[in-house]
Amino acid sequence: WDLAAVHRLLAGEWRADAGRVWAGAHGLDTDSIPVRRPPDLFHQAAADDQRHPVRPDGHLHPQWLEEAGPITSARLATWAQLALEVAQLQHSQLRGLSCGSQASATARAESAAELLCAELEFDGLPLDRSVAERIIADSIGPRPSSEIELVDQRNRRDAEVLCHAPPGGRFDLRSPADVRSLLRRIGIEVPDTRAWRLEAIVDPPPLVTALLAWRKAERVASTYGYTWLDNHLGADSRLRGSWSGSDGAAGRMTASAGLHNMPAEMRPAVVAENGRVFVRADLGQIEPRVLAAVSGDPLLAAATAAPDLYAPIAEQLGVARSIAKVAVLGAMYGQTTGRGADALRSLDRAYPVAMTYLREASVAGRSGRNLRTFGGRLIRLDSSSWVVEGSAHDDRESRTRDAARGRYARNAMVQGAAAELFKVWAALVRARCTAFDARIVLCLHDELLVHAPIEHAAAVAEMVGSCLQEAAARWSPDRRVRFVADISIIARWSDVSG
DNA sequence: TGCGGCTATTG
DNA sequence: CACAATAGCCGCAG
Repeated sequence: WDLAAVHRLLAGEWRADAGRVWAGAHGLDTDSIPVRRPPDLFHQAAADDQRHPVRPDGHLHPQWLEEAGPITSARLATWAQLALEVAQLQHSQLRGLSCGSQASATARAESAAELLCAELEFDGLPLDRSVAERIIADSIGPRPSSEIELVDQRNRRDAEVLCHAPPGGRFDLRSPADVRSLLRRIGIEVPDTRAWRLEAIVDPPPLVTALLAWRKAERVASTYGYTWLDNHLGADSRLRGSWSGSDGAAGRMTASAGLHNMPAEMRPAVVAENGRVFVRADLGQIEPRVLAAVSGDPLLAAATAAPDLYAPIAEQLGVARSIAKVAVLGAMYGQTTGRGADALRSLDRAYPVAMTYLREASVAGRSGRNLRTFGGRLIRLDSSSWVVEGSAHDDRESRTRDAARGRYARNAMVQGAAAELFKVWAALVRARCTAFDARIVLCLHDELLVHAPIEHAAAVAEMVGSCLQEAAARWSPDRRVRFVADISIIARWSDVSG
């Protein structure tokens, strides 16, 4: 039972220090949480006060929390007592929710996910240093041995682009404004210089082609290059970052050090260690399947029987699969224009329960009403957490903001519920892994990477699949909704199958 | 030095 | 292109 994780679930907040968790459990106003001030002439720390961790106003004493010195058994006992009190209060708060039994289950899964995060941070992801260095070298050249060489390589990369520029001007390729005026010089007018916009240029001049290649290499040099390896790859060839069990809008897991956004080109470097393989499992179309479960839409639930959910939807709407997919994603993200717009209206008619669920979330978001996900996580939409302090806003601005809040709410209900199911799955896999001496080494929103002994690979793959079915049954009592995973046994992350 | 804008990568 | 993240560099304000 992780007090901080349960607090985040109940309060819809990211911050979860002891003072906040305590205040939340006791229903105290978070604005009145006392902050530690260094004692001065007028505010002496009262020695006898610090013996009692709780102040007269009900908040925890900041001085007591930060007390230095040896950890005595008396102090430990007090901590345990406080923790137990918070846990009991959290438990009754969860039970009091309209989705009470669901929320209590989520609280346990979220707690298990925190434990998993601690292990992920400690263990790290196996990454073959020599393979990684070769991939980097192919893109930006060998590791520079001096500062001068580093600058030299950089200048040479820049020159590959600037040699196509008209003479005379000085342009900094790292400055978007400079790049834009450089493009204007050769007769290309663009509102911004994003890659997708430059790629759309028909019959691109050599400068544009060179610029796009430069951008790729520059990304490697600045973010996923030698410095990245030096900072995050340990001597044991494990890539380590910090992990958070429930972050951001809807409680997804997050990770730093590039663990969640590693470019596809780098993935061949993620190699299983000697005597081991990866069991890679990723969920198919988790978000629309989750939408079917949380909304209880009978027709959408029936569609989840298909391995490719978009096929029966396309058939139902009488459109191509690609259109159906764009429409479903658009509905979940709050898109109202574009290619999916027509199909969006057909979706409304075909799956009214699911679409109403999304629309009601959107309306709540626009009007600043807080929501809870299927699993009980509070999605904060009230103005105090959205209004920008001190900025005067006109009508148009506030309507834009309300629309953004509607899209946010719509998506958070689906993405958040998907994150909850994912964590139930991960927690089950984590627990069952011990029997096979296997470990989860990466969680990626809808994908698990398990590092397992070769001799247990098939059994682990089997276990991961059955854990998904168990997770679905525990998470959602609606047995009509089917969840599918693509599971493979591979030597390196980039492998399609083993 | 801090922060918003722009750009890239991922699900 | 809408949703969610992490992270780098530039340019500006303080």
